[in-house]
Amino acid sequence: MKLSVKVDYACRVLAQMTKYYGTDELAHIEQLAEVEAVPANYLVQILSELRNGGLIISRRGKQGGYALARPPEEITLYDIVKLIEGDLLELNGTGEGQSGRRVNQIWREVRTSLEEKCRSYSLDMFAVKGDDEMYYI
Amino acid sequence: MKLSVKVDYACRVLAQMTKYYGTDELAHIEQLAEVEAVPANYLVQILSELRNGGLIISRRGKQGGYALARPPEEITLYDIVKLIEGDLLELNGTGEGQSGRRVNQIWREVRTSLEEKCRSYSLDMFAVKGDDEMYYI
DNA sequence: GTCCGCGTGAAACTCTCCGTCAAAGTCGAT
DNA sequence: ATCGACTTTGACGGAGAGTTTCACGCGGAC
Repeated sequence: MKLSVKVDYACRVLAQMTKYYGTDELAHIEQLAEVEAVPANYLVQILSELRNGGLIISRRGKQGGYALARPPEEITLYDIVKLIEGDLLELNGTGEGQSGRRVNQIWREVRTSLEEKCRSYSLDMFAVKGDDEMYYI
Repeated sequence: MKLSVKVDYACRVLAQMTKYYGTDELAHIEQLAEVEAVPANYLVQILSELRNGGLIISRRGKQGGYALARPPEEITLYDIVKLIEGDLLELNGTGEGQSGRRVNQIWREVRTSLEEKCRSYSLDMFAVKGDDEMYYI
């Protein structure tokens, strides 16, 4: 059960965009792609989803770019994963089989626990102060 | 992020096998497949992995079959998922990008929390007494 | 008008998940 | 001891999702 590269990219880019929050500057795709080592062409799709999901806003034309739609404290890891990956620990079983229902119930409990944990991380925790090349081993 | 059908099958079948623990009887594939609504030919592969992972033991030949290798209390949900799916919330990012390391760190914390939760569920909790057609809506 | 950067859709590639088939092994009966 | 039936064991394809790339249309600023 590995989490997708996509959600990893999204987290990194959003963490980067957090630094722009509060300023008038907008973040550009090329910039974000280079700093966070994300394929630019793929990043376009990701930002599109984040925009449709209401996590960020965009502006077209020359001097266009992206910015967070809300303060970093109000964007949680849960919001990101839910938007990109869909439900966490989604179970496909329709409760078939003699133990199907019980197994589903257990997984629901685990999922609830996981969701709560993810909700406890907000974007402002992603950008630790001075993380730029702090420990470059 | 949906969990695979495979791990769902594995949980259901192991829950079923729990009922055999303590008796001399061995569980047969055909039996398990029918009761838990799992494709028999696929179940073969799953039981093989469970066996190689040391969760169950098998006996070949006529009068062969499967049985739990340990008491149900000593087999946790974590053991099952770890064996079938590999690491939980495995992150592929090598910590690239400016925020890569911090994001990985956060995911590791979430993973630790999830692992702990999974370890708290053991097989004996899967087989609630009289779950056979208890509430058949 | 012209340039720059976002917006959208589709196509190719890779890889894992799901399911199926034939082969090997073991015990009971003859 | 040999045969045969039953069960596990290992190896083999197809489908689908995730990742990446490409090409072109659109909107706003100078």
